[in-house]
Amino acid sequence: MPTAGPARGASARSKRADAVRNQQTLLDAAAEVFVTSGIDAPIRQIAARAGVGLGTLYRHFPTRADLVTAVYHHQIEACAEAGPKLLAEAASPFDALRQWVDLFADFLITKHGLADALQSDSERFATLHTLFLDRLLPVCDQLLGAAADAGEIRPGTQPYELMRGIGNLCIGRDSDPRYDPRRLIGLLLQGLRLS
Amino acid sequence: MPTAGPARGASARSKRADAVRNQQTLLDAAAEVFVTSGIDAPIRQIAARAGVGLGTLYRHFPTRADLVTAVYHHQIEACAEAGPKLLAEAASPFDALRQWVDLFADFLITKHGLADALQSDSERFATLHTLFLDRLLPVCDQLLGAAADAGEIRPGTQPYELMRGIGNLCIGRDSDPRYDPRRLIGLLLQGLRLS
Amino acid sequence: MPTAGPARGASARSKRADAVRNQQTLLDAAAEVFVTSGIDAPIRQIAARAGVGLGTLYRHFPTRADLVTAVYHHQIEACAEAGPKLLAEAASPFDALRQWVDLFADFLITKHGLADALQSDSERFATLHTLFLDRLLPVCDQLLGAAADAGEIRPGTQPYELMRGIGNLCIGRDSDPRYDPRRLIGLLLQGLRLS
Amino acid sequence: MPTAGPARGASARSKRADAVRNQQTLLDAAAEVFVTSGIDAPIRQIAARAGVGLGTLYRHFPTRADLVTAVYHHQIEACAEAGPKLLAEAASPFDALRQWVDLFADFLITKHGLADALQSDSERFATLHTLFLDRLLPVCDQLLGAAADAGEIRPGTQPYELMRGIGNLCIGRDSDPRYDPRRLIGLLLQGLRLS
DNA sequence: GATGAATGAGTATTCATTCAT
DNA sequence: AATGAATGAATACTCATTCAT
Repeated sequence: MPTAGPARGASARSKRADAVRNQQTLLDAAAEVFVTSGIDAPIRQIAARAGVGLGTLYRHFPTRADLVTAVYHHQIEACAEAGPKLLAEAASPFDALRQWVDLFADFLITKHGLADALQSDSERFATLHTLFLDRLLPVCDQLLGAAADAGEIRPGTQPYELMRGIGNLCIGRDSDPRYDPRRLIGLLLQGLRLS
Repeated sequence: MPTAGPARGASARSKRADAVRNQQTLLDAAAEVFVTSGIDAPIRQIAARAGVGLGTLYRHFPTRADLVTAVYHHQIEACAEAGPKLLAEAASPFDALRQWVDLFADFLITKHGLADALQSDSERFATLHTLFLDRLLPVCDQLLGAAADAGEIRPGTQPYELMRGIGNLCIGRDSDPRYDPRRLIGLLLQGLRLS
Repeated sequence: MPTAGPARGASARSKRADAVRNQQTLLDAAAEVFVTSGIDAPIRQIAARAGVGLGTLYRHFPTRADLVTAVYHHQIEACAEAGPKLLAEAASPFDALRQWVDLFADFLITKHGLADALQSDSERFATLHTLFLDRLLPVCDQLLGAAADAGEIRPGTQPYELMRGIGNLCIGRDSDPRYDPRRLIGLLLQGLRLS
Repeated sequence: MPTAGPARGASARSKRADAVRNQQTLLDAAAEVFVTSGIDAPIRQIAARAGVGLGTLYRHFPTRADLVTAVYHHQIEACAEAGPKLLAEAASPFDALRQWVDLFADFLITKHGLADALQSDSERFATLHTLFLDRLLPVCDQLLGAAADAGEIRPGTQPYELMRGIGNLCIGRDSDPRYDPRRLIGLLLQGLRLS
């Protein structure tokens, strides 16, 4: 029956459209609230910011992890995709690494509270951890390997450790103006260089 | 009559002895619980771990800040006193700096959860922050200055930033065996060197 | 189509209906508990009496003052409105005053515990105080003024003092059968008469 | 009387003296604290004010009622004894009544919080109630009777009711400068007069 | 006797989660 | 599907009372 009647189609689509719009509204609201009140903000606050009922939020994101993960999914993706591209375009593998680290740090610094969540070993953020590692670890590994192969950095640095370290350095960056994680990350990379 | 003093003293202090013992028990329990459940662990949990009533804990440490501060007071002191001594004894100022940083990091790593608390900008840990900075910042500053004066490291590194960075690197060190903050701290110091 | 309105209205309000019912249940329960256990009764007790969760009570009345005020709002209003009406209808201004005072006292006596709350200088009942004075003081003032103008009572009695006095006389009226505030209030008014 | 041994007597007396002194210190402290923080003030606060251990307070006054009663015992006594004296000395029975009521009110007003305690039907103040009524009710009754017999006031007023009323009027007298219980008490007595 | 440390019951409040409408 | 009212577990904190020293 290919005659899915326009009426029925439109109606089905319109509902879908609403749901999609709600989902996006929720993601935006969550992103904002995560920045303002941290990744542990009351669920109710996020729903309120989205102008949506509590139940609606739960329907779309049954657990907080689902919401957090969804909020940062796109940006993790973008960061992952930037790796190979930088490697292809940059002046040297180390330069690519440096630029990618900048990108990664910017992401964490911009989304305040994200670094904190990454560090947290709470069960609640397990899926976020997984997402981060699954997508970004191979990219970081590739960049480190290329720089090491080129003799620009000492070999043996583990991508997990480096990413964790950068993530940690980004924690709480706005609590004191004297603290600039970027400067320290620069020192870290400098310490990696061969000579 | 050299024995009159001690005997009388001991007897006069007999009641105090219990209280002191309790206080120490509480400090130990708190230190353990802070590791296990973070620095925000329920007060009740700490009291339970100490095998002590809730009121007893409140009597000794009216606010959580009092407890946290007391827990780490001795070790901060020891760390502060180690600075000048290392500077006097070590082979070079940079070597003294390195050893002191090791000491500092060991402290933070051993007292898991402490690094987290230091990062927290919660009003609740203000006194802990103050204690840390008041005692350790001048020490770190002195070590950095000496190493810079000796031409071993590039000048201009701020002690606050360095300490914060080291502190951050120590966060959550036991969530994953792949992560060793000491290695990263080594890189950071390496990046500080002049050539 | 006269039936469309009501039906739709009822349906739209269906959810509200529950909440409203709960709110009323809570007000009734609070009124009873205030009588039984005083205006400082545990919140939990009120919720239990209403057969409602703790959170529900907090949702409807975030602070105790909100609850107390809500409990007595209607009756204060009624009392305020009775003043001018009595002045218009009674045989004389003093007679109107007497009847209004009866009304006022009845209110306080019926809602046992209310008089106590009025007396309390706790910050918590500030809004209740305000409500009382804002609404009833002008009324009492008008009645006193009219009676004085008519030469029935000595001039100069302040409405605040009179209301406070009546309120105080109504405190604890049921602790002993020998005590009847109405008799004393009668004496007070008698003492006010000119001759 | 061979056993009056000075040594034993002195020692026995000295201990007694200490206890008595403590008891008085506690009574004074309690009186002050009752004024400051009400009759429900924390027991600990009273002990602290007396510069005495908590246990000592409990030894002397096992229940709060005991303490409260003891605190006001002397003054109740004085008030009771003043009745007959005034009746003998005053110009008329009504004048004696008036003066005694003044005395009674002064007592309640001075010991802020006492009026509140008298009103409270809490089990805790039962003994205080008893003390008050046992001693003062007959006195008030005698004064009322004399004034009635002299034809100065209408007969039939019950002393319990009058005392309760005066007590109630004295409640919370310092919460607002517009409220002066003495004025209202004056009206009450005026209302009692025959012509 | 005196002391005050220890105890724990009682109360307020927040917030994740469920579920009737 | 959406809503948000209702729920109650979790937690902090106070203070009367007991009891070891």
